[in-house]
Amino acid sequence: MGKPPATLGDIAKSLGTSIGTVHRALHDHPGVSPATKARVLQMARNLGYRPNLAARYLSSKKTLRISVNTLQGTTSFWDEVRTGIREEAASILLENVELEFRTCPSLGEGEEEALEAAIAAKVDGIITFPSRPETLRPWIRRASRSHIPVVCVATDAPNSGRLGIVAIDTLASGAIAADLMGRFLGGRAGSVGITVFDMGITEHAEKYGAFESTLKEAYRKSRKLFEERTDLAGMYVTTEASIPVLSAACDAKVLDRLTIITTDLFSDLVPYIRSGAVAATIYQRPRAQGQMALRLLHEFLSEGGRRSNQVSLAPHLVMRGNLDFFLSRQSQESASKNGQNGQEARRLVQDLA
Amino acid sequence: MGKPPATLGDIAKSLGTSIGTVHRALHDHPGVSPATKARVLQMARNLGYRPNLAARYLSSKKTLRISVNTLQGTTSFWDEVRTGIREEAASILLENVELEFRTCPSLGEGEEEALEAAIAAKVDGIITFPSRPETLRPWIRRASRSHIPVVCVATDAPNSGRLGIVAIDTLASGAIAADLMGRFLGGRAGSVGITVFDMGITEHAEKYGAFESTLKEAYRKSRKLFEERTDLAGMYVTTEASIPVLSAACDAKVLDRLTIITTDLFSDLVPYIRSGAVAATIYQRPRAQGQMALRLLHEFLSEGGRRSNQVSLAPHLVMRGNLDFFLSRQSQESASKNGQNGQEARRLVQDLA
DNA sequence: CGGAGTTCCGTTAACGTTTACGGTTCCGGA
DNA sequence: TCCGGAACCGTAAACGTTAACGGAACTCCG
Repeated sequence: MGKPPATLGDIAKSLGTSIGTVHRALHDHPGVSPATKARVLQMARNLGYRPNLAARYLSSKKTLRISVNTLQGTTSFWDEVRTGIREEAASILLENVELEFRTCPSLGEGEEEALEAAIAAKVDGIITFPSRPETLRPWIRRASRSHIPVVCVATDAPNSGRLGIVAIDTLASGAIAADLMGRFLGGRAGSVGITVFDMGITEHAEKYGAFESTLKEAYRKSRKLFEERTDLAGMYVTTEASIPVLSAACDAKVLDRLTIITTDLFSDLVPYIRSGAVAATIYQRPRAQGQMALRLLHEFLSEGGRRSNQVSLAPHLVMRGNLDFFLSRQSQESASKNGQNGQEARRLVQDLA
Repeated sequence: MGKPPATLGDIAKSLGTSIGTVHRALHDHPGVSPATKARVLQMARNLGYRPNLAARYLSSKKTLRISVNTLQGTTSFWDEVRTGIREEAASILLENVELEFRTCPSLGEGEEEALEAAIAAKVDGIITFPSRPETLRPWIRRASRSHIPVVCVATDAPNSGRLGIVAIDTLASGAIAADLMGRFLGGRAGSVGITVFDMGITEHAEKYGAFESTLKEAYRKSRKLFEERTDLAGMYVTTEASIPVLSAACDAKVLDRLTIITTDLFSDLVPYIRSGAVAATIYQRPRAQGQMALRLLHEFLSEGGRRSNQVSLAPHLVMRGNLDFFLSRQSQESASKNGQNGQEARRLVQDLA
């Protein structure tokens, strides 16, 4: 139990060979006969060898280059994701991660090129948002064939060979929205509208050439809905296209008799929540998603990889009362950038005041 | 920007002294004159010296011993906290943390002794649950005087000299409960009951000699409440004492006309949530609390300490629809214990299936 | 048969820090 | 004067891994 872990030297000694050979064998480096390689691998297994990461980093000083392929984004969602990734990278004790951001201007614009560039740059790992999994799949597959692990954020790319995925649990997310809507409406009769801005519509947006068109269309459609369906009692609006829907509801004078649940949290939505027009919003926790994604990738690249490759996060529920709590979390992202040196940091920071 | 970080050797060279002296100066070790010590400290600051943690760990192999002082707990809350701590400890790249669990059988039983034992054992840090902050405060103060940082979980111990605190944001937690209650009740009139099982009552329980008494009392009181206040429409029950309240509501035949919000998530509560008797429960995320606590402490002990010492977590909302999601998370704690060795782990685990 | 090229393997110097040990210098007391 | 002991400082060996170099054995071809 408490015996010191096996080292390369231990393996070498018990095999009557040298450290160099053991090292080459364990790393598939040339210059080792198949016979010795097998013996080394077997012995490593027997002794339960696990590499000492501190020694490895100290010796090679090789940094892990990780490409972060995300969207510019009209909202702060992706900014938050990137912040989470940066935070997590900074909090890694061995300061051996180097982030390369390849940010696409908008949905579906240059994503494949960005992935290709990351592969060409021979990064050690990729975190990406597969907005259209079908088109990105071959690239992800190419990456993992080049032994570059890929972690998807927010959306999955199934059957792509990706290493892992970090996302809000869609079932839990939808279920909580449904439960809330049911409880909010109480026993009152009425129908509930659900907007779906899925990938199909996204490609639609591409045809229109701009995201603006989608928003206008969202306004138009929901305005029409509000006027036709007078029995509408609730509305569940997904994605950031909630603003045009809200505007439409306002213009149609139905805002106060509708129970509205949205997703995400961005500045344009804040006044609606504060006024109570939006009953609740389902927060996708971009920061946490970014953190977990980097963590997953880094642990894998460091031979840690014991954790599940599918991370499902629970969404947060934001309402009027806890709105400020979440807003203050968002704004404190660029804080704590003062370069404390070791001496200061070591001192106990106490709350004697 | 990209220049290599300063080392002890750099400081020594630019000062015309030796590595040993620099090291002693930076660590307050004896055998260095005040003059040289000042010069070293100044130069370290100038060069922006930050210790290389990999080299440090490799050289000294000293592990950080951390004492986890929590409760046995009738519910799984503290088990979850401990699991979170263990998980986080295992995921630290430099495997230099050693956990010592000092678990008290029940509330307020041997907590001071446990803290004293931890201090006497000269651990490097302590994670504790200050059930009664007033009585524990002097011990926490003694710990930090002995340069042992203390992190509180779930409850704060103000003015105790503790290093930090990890907890659910109480304001956000209460606010979401209030908001939900308001929305759930809709326009219907009626009063809302709130149970408070705070420390005062806890000490009461001590007088009674057993926790059982508190539960019985909770039943009695709420039963009485239900019979007297016929206008009661909602109920917000905190802590794990929600079960007797629910039983009372059931026996008083008011369960179906009450909107009940509870806190925490434990097995006895599950059927009530599933049946809809409990509209929602506010989940305190014990696992996350444990993780953050260990993280805070470890970062501090590793001269990282850049993060805020006050970690406020947002609670999760559990309702019928997402109940299974949370239950499955709880049960998967003891998973992934298979001892993968480095060779296997390095291989890409792909989802080609 | 000798040299060139290969394949396999041992040796060794780093990496930055900790720690134990040895060596100065200086001062007080015998 | 000489010795003992502080007080201060330099030196060097670890820690486990990586990476570069060198050497032995063996093959191949002129």
